Amino acid sequence: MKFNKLHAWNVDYKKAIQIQQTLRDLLIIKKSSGKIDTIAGADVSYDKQSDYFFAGVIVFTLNKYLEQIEEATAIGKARFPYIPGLLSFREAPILLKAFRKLKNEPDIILFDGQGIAHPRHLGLASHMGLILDKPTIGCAKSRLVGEYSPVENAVGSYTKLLYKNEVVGAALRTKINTKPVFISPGHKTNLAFAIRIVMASCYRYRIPEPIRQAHLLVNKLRKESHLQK
DNA sequence: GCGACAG
DNA sequence: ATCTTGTCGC
Repeated sequence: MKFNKLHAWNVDYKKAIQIQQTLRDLLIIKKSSGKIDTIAGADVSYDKQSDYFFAGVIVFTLNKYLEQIEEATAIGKARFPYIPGLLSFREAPILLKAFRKLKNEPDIILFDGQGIAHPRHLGLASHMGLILDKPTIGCAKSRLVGEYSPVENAVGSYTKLLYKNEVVGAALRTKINTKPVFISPGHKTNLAFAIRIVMASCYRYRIPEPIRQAHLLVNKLRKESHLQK
């Protein structure tokens, strides 16, 4: 699929933050009217030795069950360090390399990270949503910013994630007796719809299936390509 | 200055 | 994120 080059990636810490502050005004946190027939999950795996990392995207139909219709991967080198709040400057380039190979454009995409639950409202999911111009959802395994109350131990229960007097996401229980996941709208969706989509793509695991499958895919890719070097 | 801090 | 086997619990 094609996408917009909104800015350069070879930037420093200060410029990266400037870019985030500019892009946040372009976000649309409303449910888009388009139909949601397909959903995608994306993830990145790292090689501890080298600076190589591996990205993957998998597209599924969104019905009673998920049916995989396409997958794409990419391998590259990390060119930006991991800095909390600047994750997209590290992972977006390699993720885009994988998205670029996709023939089927998913109607909504799940990312392993935050959406607007971010210091400048521009987590990985929001940043990717703007570039791809698609509805996106952030689904993180831990919190970056915001406060929340304990979540009832029942599937589907959630409490709001508040940051600077604003609801930026939710701590959502996708599985009993496991820690909640942190959901936040990325782009072209609101929190309520984001939660609905995540619950609809979650089965017997804590992590929604599209992301879980993408995670398995990139880990397999890393281990296989590691044997050849 | 101290503590927090997606992957 | 990554390094890693068994093991406790639903």
